Amino acid sequence: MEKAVQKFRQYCKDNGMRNTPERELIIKELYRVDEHFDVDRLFLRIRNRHLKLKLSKVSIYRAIPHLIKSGLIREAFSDSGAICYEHVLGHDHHDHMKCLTCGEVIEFYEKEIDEMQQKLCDRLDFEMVWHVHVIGGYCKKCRKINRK
Amino acid sequence: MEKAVQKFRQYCKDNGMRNTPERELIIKELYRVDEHFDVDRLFLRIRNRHLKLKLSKVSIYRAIPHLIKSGLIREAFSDSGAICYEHVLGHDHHDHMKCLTCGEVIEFYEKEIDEMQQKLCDRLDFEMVWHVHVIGGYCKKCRKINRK
DNA sequence: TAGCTAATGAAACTCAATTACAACAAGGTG
DNA sequence: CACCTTGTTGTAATTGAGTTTCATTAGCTA
Repeated sequence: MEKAVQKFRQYCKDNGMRNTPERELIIKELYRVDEHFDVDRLFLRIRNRHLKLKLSKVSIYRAIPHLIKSGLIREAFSDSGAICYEHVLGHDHHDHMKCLTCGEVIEFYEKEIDEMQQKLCDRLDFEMVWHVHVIGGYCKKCRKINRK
Repeated sequence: MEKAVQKFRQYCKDNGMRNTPERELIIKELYRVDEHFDVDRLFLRIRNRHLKLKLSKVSIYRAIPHLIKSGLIREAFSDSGAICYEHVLGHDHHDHMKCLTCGEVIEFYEKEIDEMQQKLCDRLDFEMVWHVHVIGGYCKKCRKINRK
């Protein structure tokens, strides 16, 4: 978590930005819990834990692009209209499966898929910056329940 | 195109739905041009080609879920907030690359990636219903321009 | 062709996200 | 340390995709 704050401070310096308590609060709360989040969920979490402080949702919206550019978070998937993000720092790259019944999100990493993807890009002379790979379907548990 | 209309008529019968001129107009205009579209773009296309007719945008929004369920279209990717769809009928499955500079959308199909994806699902006992695989980056042309 | 009920268009609404703007404060400079 | 520039903040208004409501219209089937 401290690492994340450090990294963002550096990012601020490098880009002529100011390091404000609001942004540090966002990053700290962000990196305190390691799970997917959207702006609204993060906002409520901060609200509930820091009742004395006031932090507007707009500041979170404004911070997000910087958090992405500084390599702290990335878009993971979107969930009923809202964009969900996840940590990057201290996390190996992975993609997502999403159960259409229970909503569970399963992270997966297939080295070979990633390698093929890269080869494909090389072949087409396409410089990959990011990729989204989401598989929707029914998870183990829900399939079992359905079979009964 | 006629095939698409036929298929939708069957879908209506099977589901106790009515076949209306509005829905047929949507499908015909939809299948007249083979490119990605969002609701707004499709609406304008219909507006411009059929000046005498009036068709509300709401009807398109209402038709979309049925068009997906009947196997005529599917979600392809989202573009600055709006969801883009594409034909399914008469199209082999493929995924997308998107150039961050010029916005071009490149379709790709890698049999081996798809197979691995399926194997992965089998291994995890996950029943895949759909998947989204979008690669963002810089296309051949834009890379060349940038290098100059 | 009568009548049940699904589908339509207009308008109001929802909700994530963005923008405008006035007040504030970070952090470099003298 | 006080000053000043200018990036940042919160409030409130706004945008824009998508949904819902409701009165009216029109498919379909008996």
